[in-house]
Amino acid sequence: MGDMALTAKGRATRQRIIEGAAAYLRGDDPAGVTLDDIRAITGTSKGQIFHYFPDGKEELFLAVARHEARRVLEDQRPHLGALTSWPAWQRWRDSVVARYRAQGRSCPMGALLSQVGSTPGAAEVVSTLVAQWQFEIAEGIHDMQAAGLVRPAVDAERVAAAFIAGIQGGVQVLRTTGSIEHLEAALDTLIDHLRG
Amino acid sequence: MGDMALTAKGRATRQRIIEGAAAYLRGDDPAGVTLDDIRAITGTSKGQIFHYFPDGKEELFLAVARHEARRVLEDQRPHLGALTSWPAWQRWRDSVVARYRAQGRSCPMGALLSQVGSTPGAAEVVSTLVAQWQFEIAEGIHDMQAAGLVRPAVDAERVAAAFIAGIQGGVQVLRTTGSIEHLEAALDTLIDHLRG
DNA sequence: GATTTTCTGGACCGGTCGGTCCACTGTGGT
DNA sequence: ACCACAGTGGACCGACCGGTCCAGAAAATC
Repeated sequence: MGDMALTAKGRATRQRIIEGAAAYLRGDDPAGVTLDDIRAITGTSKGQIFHYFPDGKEELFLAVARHEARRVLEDQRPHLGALTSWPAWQRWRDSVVARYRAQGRSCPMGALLSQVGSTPGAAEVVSTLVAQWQFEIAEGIHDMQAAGLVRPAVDAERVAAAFIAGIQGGVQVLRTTGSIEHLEAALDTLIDHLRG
Repeated sequence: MGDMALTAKGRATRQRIIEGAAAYLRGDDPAGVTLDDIRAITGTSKGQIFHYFPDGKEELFLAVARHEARRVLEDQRPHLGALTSWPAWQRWRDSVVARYRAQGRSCPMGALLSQVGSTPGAAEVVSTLVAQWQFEIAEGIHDMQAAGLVRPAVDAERVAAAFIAGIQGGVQVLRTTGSIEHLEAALDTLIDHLRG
């Protein structure tokens, strides 16, 4: 895949497919998304799809998943990078809640995962995203501990992992029941825990 | 569905289909489970499946989901019903971890949900399960507060919601990456939080 | 400007899978 | 004994969908 010869036009088309697919996945019930949908949305043809993603659906969806994973992180980078005070944590919390409230029931990552299933590629994408996200949260906790705002006894990595789990689960409940209160409860409770 | 006339034999067959499907869903990649798989596993025929579940796949899967939801709760009822001491909480935590560790990457509920998708029926099943589960945890927290073991300032419902989110998310991470540490971290951190 | 390579379009194929249909076999009531 | 209706088996269908193939347009390379 990486050794494919692409002209500027080719790169543009490839990108158009990925972003179009991502946007579509974001807004629609992902369970039944077909290559033909994506073809229609992105104004391309079957030939192009298989030209740029020779391994077909799985390769395309993995590319989209990677794209979305990067989006998730970059979306919160400004907040994630500066978790050095309680108001900063609150702002981060609000941005997460706002993001998923706006996104409604559709979760791009969850979408992709249910499609790609349990292929090794999917596991790798998720692992990378989770690890990165967790790392940044743990960094924030360490910063707070360095500033004397959080007890040193707190295991930063463990609490960061709990954050990840809480967010994932909160989003999942949001997706299937439409209620965002679990996401809020998870974030608030864990921040409370940091406050001690 | 409820007004169908069923003889003893009929009820037995219907149950065999549900339980066989549930067992199969529990052990296999649920993404690609077909009616024909279920037919083969349960030793039945297409005719029977549509005889007992006239609305086809969706009705059958919803029945299985309800069956699994009940199983999840009953599985933990002994622990959930008696969260009145710290050792009891620990035992509950261990049972949850053990259950999902044994189950490995396969999550019956998650399985069903990804199949049934976002139909109203699915939302109802999940809502019911979540509400019930959360209620029992909240009861436990209330008991602890009554016994003076947990600060009265703790919002039992909110923390219970956080538990639900943490468990769901932990299981999801387990499913996609194979690591159980997020589930453990979520449970441990929240119990820690209760301890204050 | 010739040629080689990439890009694009879309007809087509083959397998899969949910769902239908109908003939046949119990089974329980009278 | 009969009959109505539940239960069972499996052939069959039609839609859908991922994937193939090839022919022609457009660029790049020389």
